[in-house]
Amino acid sequence: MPELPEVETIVRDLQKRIIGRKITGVTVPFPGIIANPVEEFCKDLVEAHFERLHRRGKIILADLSSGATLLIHLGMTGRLLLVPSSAPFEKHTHVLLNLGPDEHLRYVDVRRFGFLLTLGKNEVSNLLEGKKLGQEPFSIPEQEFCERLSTRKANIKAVLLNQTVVAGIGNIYADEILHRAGINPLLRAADLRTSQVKRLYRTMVEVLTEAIERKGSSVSDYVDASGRKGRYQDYHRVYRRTGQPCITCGTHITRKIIAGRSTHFCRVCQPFTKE
DNA sequence: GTCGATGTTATCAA
DNA sequence: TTTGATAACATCGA
Repeated sequence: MPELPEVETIVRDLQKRIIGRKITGVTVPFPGIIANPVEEFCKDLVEAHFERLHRRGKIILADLSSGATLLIHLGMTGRLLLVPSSAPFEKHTHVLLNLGPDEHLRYVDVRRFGFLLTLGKNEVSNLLEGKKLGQEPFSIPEQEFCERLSTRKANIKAVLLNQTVVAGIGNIYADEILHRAGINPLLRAADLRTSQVKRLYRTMVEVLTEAIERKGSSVSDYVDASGRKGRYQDYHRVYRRTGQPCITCGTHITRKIIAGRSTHFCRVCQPFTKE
């Protein structure tokens, strides 16, 4: 489940290792994972150098010397791995980029919810605008965050998962952020008091920052580009801790489907009442 | 054989 | 037009 901290970890790891390097060949064992015509995709990539690597929400963006940008979304189970060419060929490997004779950048994705795509410069901003992707949690001003929540009548859990409100939060971090803020996931966003929204803003930044420091959460099969697991799962206070005692008050953690997703929270620390 | 895991989007309804 | 609720997608492991 790559969310913002996992994607950020992958980008930072790869920045050190692929900037300036040339893509000498492209193989696409499963073309269905490529969102533009495969011929175009390969043409944009072959012989191009990686010039810049960055992230927008959960999307990885690689600017290439060909003028194109390679855009990668990992979906639920996508993994981007930088491995020796001789590394065993994993099942569900859908794309291979040769970086010279010795190394591969491989895209592996069991459930195939992810995708890869090459776009021109303008097309990238068009796509992000078209998706109406929200601001980054680290750059949205507090006041704007408050304003965006104030018009939302959906429950706060759904609003945090909504990528058009703020980009990058998924199921794990939505639960962790709400617990730390002491806010019940079922409360409507617009009903939250200003003090609650401010606390939510602060804990959002705190939780995501700490998760990045711990290199993300490895709850299913997440690993970074070097195959290393994250450690933030060891610091989860609610996510997948159903029935276990709340770190704060000892009450057992409740699990309930909210916004169509497994939601974990403490009934006592996150009461269903406004302050 | 069934269910649960989740990011995104299509679809429908208001 | 916008928003919200829900199902569907895909595959594996329990």
